[in-house]
Amino acid sequence: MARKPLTKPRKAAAQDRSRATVDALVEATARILVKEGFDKASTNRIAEQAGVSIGSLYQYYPGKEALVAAVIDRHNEEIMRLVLPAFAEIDMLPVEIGVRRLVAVAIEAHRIDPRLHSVLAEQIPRTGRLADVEAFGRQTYALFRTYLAAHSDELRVADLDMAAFVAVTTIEALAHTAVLSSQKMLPDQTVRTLVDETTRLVVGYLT
Amino acid sequence: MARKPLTKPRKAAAQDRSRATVDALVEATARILVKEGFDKASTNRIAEQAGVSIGSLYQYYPGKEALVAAVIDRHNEEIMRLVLPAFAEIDMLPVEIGVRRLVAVAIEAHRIDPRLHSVLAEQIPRTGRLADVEAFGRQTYALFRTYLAAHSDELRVADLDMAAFVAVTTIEALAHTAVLSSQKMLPDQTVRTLVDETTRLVVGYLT
DNA sequence: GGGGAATACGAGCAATAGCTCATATTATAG
DNA sequence: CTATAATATGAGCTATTGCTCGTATTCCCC
Repeated sequence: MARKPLTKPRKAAAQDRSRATVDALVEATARILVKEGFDKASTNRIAEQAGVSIGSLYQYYPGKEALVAAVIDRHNEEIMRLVLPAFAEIDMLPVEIGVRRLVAVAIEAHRIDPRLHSVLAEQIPRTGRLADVEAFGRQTYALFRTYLAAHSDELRVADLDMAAFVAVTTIEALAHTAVLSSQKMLPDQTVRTLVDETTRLVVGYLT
Repeated sequence: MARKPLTKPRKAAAQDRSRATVDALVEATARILVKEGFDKASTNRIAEQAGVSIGSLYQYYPGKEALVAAVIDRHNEEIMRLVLPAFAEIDMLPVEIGVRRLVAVAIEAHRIDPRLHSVLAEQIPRTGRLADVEAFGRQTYALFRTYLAAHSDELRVADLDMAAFVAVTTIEALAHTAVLSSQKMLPDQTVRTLVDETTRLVVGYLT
């Protein structure tokens, strides 16, 4: 039988010293994931890179999957620190403006750490954290659906759920592909065009 | 120094017997990838599952990455057997009809073997086959761009490259997400709606 | 049917993985 | 200052991984 990979931390850090250890571990995991990929990220390697003994690693995390899950959580929080304010901000604004803002935010979010984002996207299915990440996706989806419902007078769509699915998936995919397919920083000009086009695509569909 | 993962087969099979061996290996790799994921797919396991000795495996493939690459190739060929005829077919048809057909094909392609498609999409970056798969993507992109160019009188877009990027990315993402996010078979009704909506989205943007 | 080429086999080795546990160090409360 | 809890250490065990190589089998052609 396949043992299920545990993804919860073993115990919480209580003192400052241990909190630093935990931070170092998560940080090291992220660094290795980006620079060497999931395969090379062994617990021994992570501990070494973090400057922490392997024993300490296992005091806080039951294994590699849990570390990766921690990295995912951290990254998701960073993204949400961009996304949530954006939704609050556009609340009362018309769809044309609101969508434009969300498109811009989606691109920003992908630019936080494109390499990490990419690796995490690959690794999510195997962390057992699929449920969490789906919940994360659903949250964005729900927020957007709420926004649409509040502006339904501007819309020309029959099914709000379908519309939200189409719009969210499209925005996310365009941002993701554009940012990741260009290794180097996207020039501002291209980003502006991309925002324009994506906005036109989605707004044209919605209204 | 990290050894680069070789992805080319070691030697071609000459007799029927060996061709069967190679087939069994690729098939077993696909099965294990789907059922257990990349991590559990060790060369020993693949050989065992294929009913082939580990020695034979290494006679044809230098390692696991090469097997995965072979699976990717096989899968891509299957997809192209759907996509190429579709492009030929829509050649002279108006954008509204052509896009609809392509959207339908994209969904069909994802329904060939959703689980496999999903796993492969995850594993591509680490197979060293990124270039090949990007070429594959570029081919679709190029075909679509050509189609657009031939129908530019119907279009309202400034930049054909940008338009092709936006359209192809969107269609692929919607098909991918819709098929994969629903574990079970999509009901025909939903597929029809999805095709309608995606077509409206993209055609509205293009024309 | 004899002989060389192609194919198949699998024991087994070196490297590395994940992980434990007995021990040492540091912090904190009384 | 001392006792106890919290934290940190790393040698080292077991299982697995990737892979080789000497040997056995099968095929094919003359």
